[in-house]
Amino acid sequence: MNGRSALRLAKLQEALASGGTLHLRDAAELCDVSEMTIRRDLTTQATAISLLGGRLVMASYPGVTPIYDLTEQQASHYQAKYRLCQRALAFIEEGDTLFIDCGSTLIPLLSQLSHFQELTVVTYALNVANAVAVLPNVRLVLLGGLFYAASQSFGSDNMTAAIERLGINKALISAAGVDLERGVSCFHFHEVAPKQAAIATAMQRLLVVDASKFGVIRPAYFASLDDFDVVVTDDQGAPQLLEGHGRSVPAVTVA
Amino acid sequence: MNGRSALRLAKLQEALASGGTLHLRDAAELCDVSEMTIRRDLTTQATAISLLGGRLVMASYPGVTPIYDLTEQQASHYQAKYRLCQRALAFIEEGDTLFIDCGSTLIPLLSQLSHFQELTVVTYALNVANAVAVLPNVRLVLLGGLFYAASQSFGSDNMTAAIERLGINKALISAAGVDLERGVSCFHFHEVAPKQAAIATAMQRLLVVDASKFGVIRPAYFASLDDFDVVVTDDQGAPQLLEGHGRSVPAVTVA
DNA sequence: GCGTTAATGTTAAAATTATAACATTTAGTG
DNA sequence: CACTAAATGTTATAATTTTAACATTAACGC
Repeated sequence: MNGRSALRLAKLQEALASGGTLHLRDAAELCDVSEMTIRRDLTTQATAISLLGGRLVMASYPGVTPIYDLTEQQASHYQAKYRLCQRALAFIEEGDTLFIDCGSTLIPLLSQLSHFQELTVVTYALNVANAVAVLPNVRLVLLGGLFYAASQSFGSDNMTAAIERLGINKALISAAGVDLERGVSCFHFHEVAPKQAAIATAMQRLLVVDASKFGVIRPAYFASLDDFDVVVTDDQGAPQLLEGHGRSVPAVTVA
Repeated sequence: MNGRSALRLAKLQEALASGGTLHLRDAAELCDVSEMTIRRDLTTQATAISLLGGRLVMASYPGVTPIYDLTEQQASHYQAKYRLCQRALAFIEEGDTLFIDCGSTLIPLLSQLSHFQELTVVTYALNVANAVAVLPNVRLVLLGGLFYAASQSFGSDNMTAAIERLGINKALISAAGVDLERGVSCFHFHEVAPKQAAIATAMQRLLVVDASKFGVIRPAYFASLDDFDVVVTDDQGAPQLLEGHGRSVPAVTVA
């Protein structure tokens, strides 16, 4: 229909491509037209931009499309994850310097950290860093390097040295697989170095894994089960599984 | 009852974790409380969830950052910034390794980088990293350290060494103040080391500043004007201002 | 230039969302 | 069990966003 309309949308798309939202009135000002015209552009033309409560957002980004299917099954699933993190939270004390591993397991924990007066979080994961960056009372140390999109985390050759220089109190480690014989493993090899360094440095080592990870082996082995002081899990069978195998065994906390 | 509030937020966060938005009334129904309680949860507790036009979204997702959103306030200046970045873009070539400075000036540039086949971006800023992390064709190297919320960037004592190890091609530097006599300055002292290291290492040095920065002096001096090869600005008076002062002067590109 | 039509602007009304005040319920305590 | 305080609910009101209708402007063919 209209070339100018498409031109405006392209302009707006450029503005939104770097992330963020644009208020309708700002979009109108940016294109030097009325808000109504922008509205019409969005409804008339096929576009990746959508309007969400008066703000323009990129519809292609995850986190913007509405959720319709909210099953009760999902509802119970978060209870479990929340309880897992809640249980892990019990080990955290005022003034701690925590190593927080990558992945999604420990994310629910991070918002809880705002209740402390003073904490330091050390991580090599971008999603963890973003969650911690908004907490005013938590000092954030991000271990940088080359970004790996698959795990939203960074890897570098001096990761080990960087971690060893820090006075890490407690290491909260996640895993993709836990097996009594074959040990603890994850998907990506670049995660091995930071995990191992954190385990080596930390005074207390906590493995935080949900029940689905037990009996699973993943490509990158990084630790034996008895490298940990505590295993936090929601697997009811874990205590029996781990004891009486003629080796030293971490304490098991079941959420 | 702080615990239950946190439990609800964890529940909602889990629902949103896979991406998507949740309408306030659905969130209320899901948690079996009133909409008002959900609203209060979100305002009272520190959370990664934010409310956008009656819908809950994960604030940590790059496409949905309404609070510290760069476009929200500065939308009026966006056009100028966009043109500035468009001009800076002309200096970028296929295969470059770019140093991207912190601040909001260079953010509009980043989405444009998706048009290249292969690029590497080196940065010490969290907002830059987030914008680059979503680009599939751009390699991201984040220089970590202690997080400074004011500039959304990291600082560390071996920043200089880390930058010098990298083969940085072009350094795109932003500034808060540019003065012919007193040089180029920024607000935060921890930015000085990475900026200077990038300037020292890079083969080409570009200063990208809008007109409002000229004649301004900020607390942290980090470079002289003639440390730069190119100045990209929208200040029409800049070329006259910079020439004929008996010193070597960078090329000036006015957007 | 004139008339026609698409594009855009303006305005008012409707719908939705946000805020605030106050009522009610719930949990904890002596 | 009564008392208190926190948490939640309810309702009214304010602010904002959406929709619709009509007015105005710009574009284009004849």
